[in-house]
Amino acid sequence: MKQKGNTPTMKDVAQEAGVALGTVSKVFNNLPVGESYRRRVEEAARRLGYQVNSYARGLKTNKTCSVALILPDIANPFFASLAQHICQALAARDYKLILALTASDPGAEQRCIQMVQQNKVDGVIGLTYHPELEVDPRLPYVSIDRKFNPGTPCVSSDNFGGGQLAAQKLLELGCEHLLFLRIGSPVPGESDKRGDGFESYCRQKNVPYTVVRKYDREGIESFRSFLEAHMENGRLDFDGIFCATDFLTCHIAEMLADLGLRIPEDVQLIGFDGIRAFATGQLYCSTIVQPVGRLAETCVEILLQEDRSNLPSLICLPVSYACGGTTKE
Amino acid sequence: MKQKGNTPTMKDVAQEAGVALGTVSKVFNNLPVGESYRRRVEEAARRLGYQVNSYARGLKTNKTCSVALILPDIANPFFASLAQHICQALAARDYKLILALTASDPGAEQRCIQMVQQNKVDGVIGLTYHPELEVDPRLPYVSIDRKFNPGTPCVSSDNFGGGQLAAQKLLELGCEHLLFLRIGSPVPGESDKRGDGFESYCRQKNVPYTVVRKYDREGIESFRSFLEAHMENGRLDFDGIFCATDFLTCHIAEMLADLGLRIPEDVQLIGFDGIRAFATGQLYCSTIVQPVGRLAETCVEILLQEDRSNLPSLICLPVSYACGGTTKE
DNA sequence: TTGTAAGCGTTATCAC
DNA sequence: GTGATAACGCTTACAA
Repeated sequence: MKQKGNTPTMKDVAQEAGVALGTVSKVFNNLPVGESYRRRVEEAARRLGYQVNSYARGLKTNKTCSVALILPDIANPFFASLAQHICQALAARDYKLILALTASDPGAEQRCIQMVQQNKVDGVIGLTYHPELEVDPRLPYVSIDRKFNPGTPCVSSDNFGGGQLAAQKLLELGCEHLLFLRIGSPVPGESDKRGDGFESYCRQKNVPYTVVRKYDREGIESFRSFLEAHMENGRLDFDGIFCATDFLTCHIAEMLADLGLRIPEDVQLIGFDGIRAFATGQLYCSTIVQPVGRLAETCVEILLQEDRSNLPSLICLPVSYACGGTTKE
Repeated sequence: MKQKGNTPTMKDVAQEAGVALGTVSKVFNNLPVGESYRRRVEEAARRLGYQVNSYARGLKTNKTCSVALILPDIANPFFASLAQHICQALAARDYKLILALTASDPGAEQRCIQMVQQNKVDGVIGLTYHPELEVDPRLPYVSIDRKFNPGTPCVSSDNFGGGQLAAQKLLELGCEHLLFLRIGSPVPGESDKRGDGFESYCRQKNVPYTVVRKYDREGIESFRSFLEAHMENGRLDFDGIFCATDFLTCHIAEMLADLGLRIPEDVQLIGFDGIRAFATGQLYCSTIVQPVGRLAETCVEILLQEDRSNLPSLICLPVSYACGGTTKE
């Protein structure tokens, strides 16, 4: 649009083709038009290199065929994968993706919201942490992993079920002293239910368990002292650990190795997410796998649903267990 | 924009504030306006929840403050990192990012170009493989890793220098029988120079070397038979291998391990890119590191440069060597 | 300084 | 079917 020369407009095409402006518009909107006219218009457009101006169109139609995706970052392979799938799901529907990264900063998140509102996107998919994000209620919004209010649908994995599954697997694999570890944002979100599910299963089975929840600002290294405090005669008080993310699992595994423990012989670990190493395609650890593709597809589908009068307030997608070497199977 | 209720417009704000339309516009463009008026307008806007309509503004000003990024995918951490940095560089300049993924498919690439042209972005950053992509010459374009023509600037790492550096390092580390491996697109690109630099250095130093170049469709596994054919008495004919990407390096390393070779004791490997594992932040292999941040910053800077009359046709950014365990140092 | 009015490129509503 | 014409929401001379 910042082009020196004058970009050809519909008017130019009309003139070139020797037809009226309205006719050109109809051609580009696939409305009924005489075949000979259509051909003439199309040729004229080709000659001039004409492209519809979606800004003018959007102004008129109140539809931009664009969706914004608000994500903390894209270096995290789970987010990257999510973005990739969402981008594809949108492309399949002829929608474009505006990507906004926030680094989980509430200020940046609010600025993103404002940006997308000015940009008149048709909808927003957001994975945010700002506790009281102000978003125009008229703007279709789908939240990932966090419930705002019943009005805005939230899509997430079955975190609770995943937590249960992790506990179940650890027990099946012979663990007797279970531990749950979590570090994350102080803002409540759906993923908190991973621990809840874990606890619920343990209680139901009458199995003792320990839970440690930390906040990001405490730093992942702060788990080290906890683990050290629970070593006795070269053995750890726990033989099965469920970590709330694969990322955490990797770091815990490293700490355990530093303490001279073998994985999975001495301690078994289960993570959450199902991230795979790029080069090899392998899991970093045994884990509860989130269905990224379905998450993405679901977000897009709900967001672009015509009838927005009766939307679900929470959608939980099923997770699955996969062995990635940090458990005995 | 697809909102049920009527979004407030400047006219509404003007009415609410009891001023003229033009005054409201001036307020939102930071043009001189009486302080009392400004305040009244701002308050009215807040009350109504008014947001500038960037589509209407763009239509008028021929500027959309948006840039499109065309990438094969974002699952590759190198591309993800690039996208992340570009997104940040744009955000810092108050530009929005439209992300388009192509899976390296020429058809998809051409469709993306058309999409962004219709969307009147202010510029495009593209990493594409379509040999003869048709892009409006009036549209500011920066190509990554591939030269189109002198008119469209290309930003890339110093691939040639990186190839030289790899050869130099391998020799310094005591290798005597050098091998270069590459698999990629048949479309020529800047990254082809990695092998050129490698060869150049070897010739200059009068060191014998072997080169194997394959195309993606042959599959990475096709290197296995080559390696097997070069085994003799449990030893490989080569003791130093430069692979054109970290990805390839990982796979080659696995094949070598399968052949019973120790890395780096028996064979030393150097890759290219500098990808880091997400969980641990560690390199997958010894490698020539691309300066992703600078690549991104440079692309954005050149793209948004006001004076486009005298643009460089190729910019090479310096790379560096980093040990990641597949070399002796 | 503030208000008025033309026009950006498109779509949509009409008469023809 | 086709062709003039009025919006869409905003910026920007220009007039007051």
